[in-house]
Amino acid sequence: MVQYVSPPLDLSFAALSDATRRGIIDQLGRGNASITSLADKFQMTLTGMKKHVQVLERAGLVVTQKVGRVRTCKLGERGLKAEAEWIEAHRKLFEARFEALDEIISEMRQEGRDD
Amino acid sequence: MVQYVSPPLDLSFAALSDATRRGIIDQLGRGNASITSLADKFQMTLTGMKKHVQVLERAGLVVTQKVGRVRTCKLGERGLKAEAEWIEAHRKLFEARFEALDEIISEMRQEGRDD
DNA sequence: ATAACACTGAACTAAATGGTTCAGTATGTA
DNA sequence: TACATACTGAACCATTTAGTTCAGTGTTAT
Repeated sequence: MVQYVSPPLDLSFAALSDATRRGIIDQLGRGNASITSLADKFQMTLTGMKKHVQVLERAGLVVTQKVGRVRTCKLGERGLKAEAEWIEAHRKLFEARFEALDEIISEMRQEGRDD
Repeated sequence: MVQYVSPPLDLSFAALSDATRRGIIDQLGRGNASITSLADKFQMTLTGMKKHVQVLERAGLVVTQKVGRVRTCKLGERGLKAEAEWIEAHRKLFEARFEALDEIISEMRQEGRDD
């Protein structure tokens, strides 16, 4: 059983902050793909697509492998576990806040606001 | 019941890609805070902290309100629902891929790789 | 052998990011 | 009234980002 050390959340959240890159993940979920096929699908130069894939790769979300002249991209084995855990933990934080009593009280005081 | 239209995932994932901003969310989970107190806690100028808070605010993750001379920051009511949903949906995509038969077969072919 | 294909790397661009300083404005306190 | 506090806005800076073009290199097909 291999151990994956997740790259910092910085890298994966940054990778996910771009719609094209989220689209690439979507696409790779339907099957592996070459750089060229992705570039076609997302209407972008090869070089541009290569950079996006590199961002995903540095984040550990995608793994690539070159055979002959084509580089095939697939979803990384580490998945989105660390990201899901951060989000879930903090989602609970958000909810806990709204249930807190002092929150309700301070809502009641909101008359005197100016912004 | 108020309806929140989530700002695009681009904004929230970008907001979450910075450790300081994730720290701010963490902190606000423990209680509301002024810009000044956050700036102190994260060793940063007021102006710098203001910018971070603005990023979180544009993403809808934080809400602020100025009363007198202090601006109080709290967690936004919309929470992290949209983000959690994206992540969870795609987490399943990742896992489905690894269970797929063609994946296993292609793993067996991995001898002839050059990168 | 030649041509087409898939990628790679360097260089350039415009805009965004994460920070700063400095000079305000508005508010609260003594 | 005078001073301190809390923020705000403009301007600047170095770095990163998202894209491009152009000129390669190596691989496959004819």
